[in-house]
Amino acid sequence: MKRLRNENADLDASDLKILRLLEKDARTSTAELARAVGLSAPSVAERIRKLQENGVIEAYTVRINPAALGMKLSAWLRIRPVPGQLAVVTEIIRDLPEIALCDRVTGEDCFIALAHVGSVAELERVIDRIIPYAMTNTAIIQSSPVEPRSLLDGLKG
Amino acid sequence: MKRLRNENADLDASDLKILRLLEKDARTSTAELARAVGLSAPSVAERIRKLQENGVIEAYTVRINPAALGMKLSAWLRIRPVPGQLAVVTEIIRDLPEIALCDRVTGEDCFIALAHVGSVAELERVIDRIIPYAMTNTAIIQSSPVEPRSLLDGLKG
DNA sequence: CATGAAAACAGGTCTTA
DNA sequence: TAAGACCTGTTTTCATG
Repeated sequence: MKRLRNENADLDASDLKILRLLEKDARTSTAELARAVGLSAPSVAERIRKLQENGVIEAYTVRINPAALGMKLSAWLRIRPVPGQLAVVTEIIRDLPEIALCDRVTGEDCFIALAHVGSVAELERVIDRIIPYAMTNTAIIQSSPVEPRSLLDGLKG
Repeated sequence: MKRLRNENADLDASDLKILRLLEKDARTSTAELARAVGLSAPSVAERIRKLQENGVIEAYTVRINPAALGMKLSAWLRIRPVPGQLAVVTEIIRDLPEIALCDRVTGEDCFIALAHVGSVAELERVIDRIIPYAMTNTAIIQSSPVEPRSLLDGLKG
């Protein structure tokens, strides 16, 4: 049987199937997962426990529609702190709840951040907090040709 | 009572609490949610059903650690198709399972995409698929000053 | 496999439009 | 009076030792 082996994880076809099912609906019961993969419920529970322990499964979360919460505008910000202000910018970003995600990256831009806001005015307030200490470049999201997609899609089995 | 009102949703404090708890652990049982918010289990189940129906809750998913699956390298790609090749580039991106996420954006770059790969060689293969039809700019993720954060953090109540 | 917990379902009450 | 939110039982299903 095909196995995916790393220092942390050692996944077989059943593990992958469980992960795929949980990705589609994290609230699927152990019993139902068991039926789908053809194992006993305790066996599936044990596999899930191990996937968590190994750090393969980091968390179970709910995907919330930003627009339904009034966040009708989303934007990617590229942020390039002026010399000496990197720590300050990091702190400001951490303090802005509108920033849903921020990665430190290589290249001329130091950070890439995702902001969800209710209006252009709100977006301006976010940028105004950062701009004293960094150059920013804002790209408003128009659509998503690729909806958040599974890491598992690239794996066979 | 404070309410968050939109065309789709009309959330009260209990709904927000339920969403926050599900965000922390989407597998929390209805019974436990009920205890936490001080309602009966059927009542909480009904609220959750409505949140799904209203599109506030889009999905329950599991967060998988890319590194645990051998994807040790993640990168942001900015992609700017050469004139006339936008449709082709869109198709290529859709066909690349390494691309976990891709947004169409305003500005000089047309797309922003997130890729998870196992190695630099694999990253090169991804870029090589795109580069005949677009200018790309690749920024490798070094760290994440802001871990994926709740949309609800900005809301009071 | 057995037991305690939880989910699903079915009325029933109270409030509000 | 009708709709909606919530509650209390009961039955079935599930989690887990």
